[in-house]
Amino acid sequence: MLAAVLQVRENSLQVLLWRRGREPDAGRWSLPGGSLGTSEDVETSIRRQLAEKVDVRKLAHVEQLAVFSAPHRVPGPRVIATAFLGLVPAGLDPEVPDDTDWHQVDALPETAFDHEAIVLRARTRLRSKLSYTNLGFALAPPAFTISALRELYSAALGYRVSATNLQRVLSRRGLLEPTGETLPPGPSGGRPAALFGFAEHGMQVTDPFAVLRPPNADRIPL
Amino acid sequence: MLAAVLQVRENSLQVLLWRRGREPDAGRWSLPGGSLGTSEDVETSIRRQLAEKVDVRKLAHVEQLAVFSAPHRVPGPRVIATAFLGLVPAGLDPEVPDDTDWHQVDALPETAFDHEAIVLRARTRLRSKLSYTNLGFALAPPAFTISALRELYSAALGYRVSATNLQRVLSRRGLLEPTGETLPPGPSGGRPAALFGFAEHGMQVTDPFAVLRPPNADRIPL
DNA sequence: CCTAGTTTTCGCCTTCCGGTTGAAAACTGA
DNA sequence: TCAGTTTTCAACCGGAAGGCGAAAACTAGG
Repeated sequence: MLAAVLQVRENSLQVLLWRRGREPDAGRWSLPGGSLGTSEDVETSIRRQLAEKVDVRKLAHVEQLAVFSAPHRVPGPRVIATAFLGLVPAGLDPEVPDDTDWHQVDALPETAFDHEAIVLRARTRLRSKLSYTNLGFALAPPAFTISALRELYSAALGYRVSATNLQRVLSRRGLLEPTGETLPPGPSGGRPAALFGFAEHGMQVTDPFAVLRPPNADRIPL
Repeated sequence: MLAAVLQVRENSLQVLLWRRGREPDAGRWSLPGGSLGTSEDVETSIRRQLAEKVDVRKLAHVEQLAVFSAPHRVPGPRVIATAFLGLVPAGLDPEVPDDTDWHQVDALPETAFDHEAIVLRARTRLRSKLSYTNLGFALAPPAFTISALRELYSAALGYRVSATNLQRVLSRRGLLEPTGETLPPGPSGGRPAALFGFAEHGMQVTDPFAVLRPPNADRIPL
C-alpha cells in the first residue's frame, strides 16, 4: 500500500518522499503509505494513508499502478505492496510534514527498498496516459495559459511539445475551454496570454482514443 | 490471486472458468487462481496456479489487471485478490480438467463472487490494448491469413474491423511479416490467402503509439 | 508618438494515417 | 470458358497532427 504522488513543480516532474527515521533503510527516502485496514478497500486505504502526508483534497487523480511482490523486496517478513499513482495539479503547494519533501523524479535521492522502481513505473504510466487519454487535466491548475500547459506537458513527458499542436489536439477533443480572461504580459512585454481550463466533463479519465475504429462510426454488432 | 484467461474460440471471446464444488457459491463458475506462496512473487504464483488448469506454455501473455479488495467481496474472512489477464493464442486447445471449461464472455454463466466484474475488466483491458499497442500477437497463432486475423480482432473488439485497414495498420507498424506461404482456398473457391506471422520483435508488448510525439521525431531533451 | 523587441495567437501548408471503394488476381465448379 | 468466390491491392478521401510564419497585442526606450 504505497503511492507515488507526482506533481510538476518548478518545471520538473517531482515525487513526494519522506525520510525514514528508523531501520531498515533509515535515512533513505521512501514513498508514503501504510497497511490496509480490515474494513476498507485499497483505494480507500491509500487515500487515508496519504492524508497523513498531504492534503488529499489536492489529489486530482489516484489510480492503481501495480502490485510489487518480490519475496525480499523489504527485509524481514514478506510484504506485498499495492502501488498507486497520485497526481497533484501544478500550482498547489500542499503542506507536508517535516520529514517529507518533493524530489525530482529525474534526480532521485537514495531511496528505500524498491521504491525507485515504483517511482519510475509511475512516471512511465503517466507518460503513456498523457498521450493516449485526457489525463492532462490532473496535472493542470484550474486556469492556465497555453504556454504554461506546454511547460507542464514538456516536464512530464521529458521532451518539448509544440504549444500550437498541444492546443489544437486538446481543443479538437473538446477538452479545452477558454475562460475568457487573459493574463497580463510579463516585464519583457508580449501579447497577453488567454486563460484556459479543462472542460468539466474532461475531469475524469476517459477511454483512450482508439485506432481501428468500427466502420461507419457505428458499432456494427457481430 | 486470480486470472481471467481469454482466448478467441469459435469466433467469440471466451474465458476459462471452473465450476466450484463446494460452498460458498457451490455450482457457480469462478476464475482459476489460488493463494500466494511465501517465496514467490505474484507473477510466479499466478502461473503456478494456472498450471493446474491449463498448459501455461500456451499462455502468450500474462499481465497484472488490478487488485480487487472490497471488504466483503467474498464471504467470511477478508480476501484480497490480485487479478491477472492471460491470453492464449487462437487455434490452441489446451487440455483442461473436467470441472473447467471455456465460456463466452458475452454470455457468462452464473459466476462466483465478483468474478464477473473481473472478467469484464479483463475484456476492457484487452480491447484497449488491442487498439493502442501490439498486443494482437498474443491472440494470434504463429501463422494466419488476414481474414483470420480480422475475425480474431472482430471477436475480441466486439465489432467488425476492416481487413484492408487492419493489414495496413499492422504492417506500417512493422508487426506483420509474410511467411511466403499461402493457404489453399476453401471448397467455394477464391484466391489462395497468403499467410502472415507477427514479427519476432513484436512478441512482447511495446509502448503505445503516442499522440503528441516529440518534434522532429527526435526526443529533444529539456 | 514611433520603433524595436517580446510573447502569444492564428491561419496555412504539408504529411501522415486510417477509412472506403473498386478493380484485379487467383482460385473452384459447372 | 464462364460465373461465382475470396483475397489482394491500388487509389482516393478526409481528418488529424506537425511545422512555419505572419499578425496581434503588449513593453520599453528613444
